[in-house]
Amino acid sequence: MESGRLFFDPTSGCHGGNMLFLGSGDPVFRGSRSIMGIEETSSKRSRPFFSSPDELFDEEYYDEQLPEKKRRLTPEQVHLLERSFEAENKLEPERKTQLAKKLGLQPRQVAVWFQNRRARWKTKQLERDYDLLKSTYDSLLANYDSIVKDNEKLKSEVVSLTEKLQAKEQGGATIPAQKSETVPEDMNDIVGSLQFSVKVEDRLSTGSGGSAVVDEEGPVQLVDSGDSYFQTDQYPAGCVGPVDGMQSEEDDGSDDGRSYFSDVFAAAEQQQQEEGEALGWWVWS
DNA sequence: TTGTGTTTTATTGCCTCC
DNA sequence: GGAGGCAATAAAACACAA
Repeated sequence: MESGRLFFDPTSGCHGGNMLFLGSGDPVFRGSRSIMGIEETSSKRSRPFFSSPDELFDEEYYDEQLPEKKRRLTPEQVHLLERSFEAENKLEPERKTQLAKKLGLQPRQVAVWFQNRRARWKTKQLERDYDLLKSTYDSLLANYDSIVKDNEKLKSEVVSLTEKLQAKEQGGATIPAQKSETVPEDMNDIVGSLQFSVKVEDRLSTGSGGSAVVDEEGPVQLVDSGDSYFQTDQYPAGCVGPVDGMQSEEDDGSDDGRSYFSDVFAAAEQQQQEEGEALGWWVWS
């Protein structure tokens, strides 16, 4: 059986990969696909896996009696492969052949390198996505806590003022009618607070029409100023913003740079909003 | 030096696509 | 059905602390 991938460490008795060996030492592959395509291995049986062109004639590596050992690619080989990967992380057959020739490697080795490189890139990408999700979550949680606190504060203010109002109305006989229509001393604070609350709701709700806090026709006119309560600079850079184009030292542009979770972030944002509405955590009426 | 953890290279089996 | 991709995994090579 054609192998070219056989390596055996006499010191440990270990064979590379998951090969099964017959008594003769010939590897038998369990899969239907041979490890290295015939066209990729022909006449390469005794060659080590990793050879720079210079090493091709190094007896140390080509002694037929020596067992083949797994060897690392040279920095130059890795550099060229990295550059190629940056250009395009998928490998067409023609490019594979060209690279292999250029590097003095088996085409299969080039393919394997790309395969592993894509796996490494994906792992890094997942790590980045996790960090991004976590920072998004932390930021939203902080905002949520802040809003809950404000909500509680406003509720207690309303209770307090309602009590004051009731007390005044009960003793209203002594108060001139003209006077009763004036705004209570601390009403401006209430207005300010209510405006704040409405802004929050306008920003978060999905079209309740600025409902909620106070009847539009009530004594206090609450107008959405158009300001967003959630300033974008409240989020970490790139946190809620577009994920596209996010790159790092590992993200070499070989892919489109998109996060695997770009739509997940959008969905999470939407879900959070819906959950907020369902729970009514920003509506205190 | 040696034990241990990490990285890199390679294999296998399964899946999808044409 | 073959080719190629990917996940899981093995094992060599490497890094590094004790």
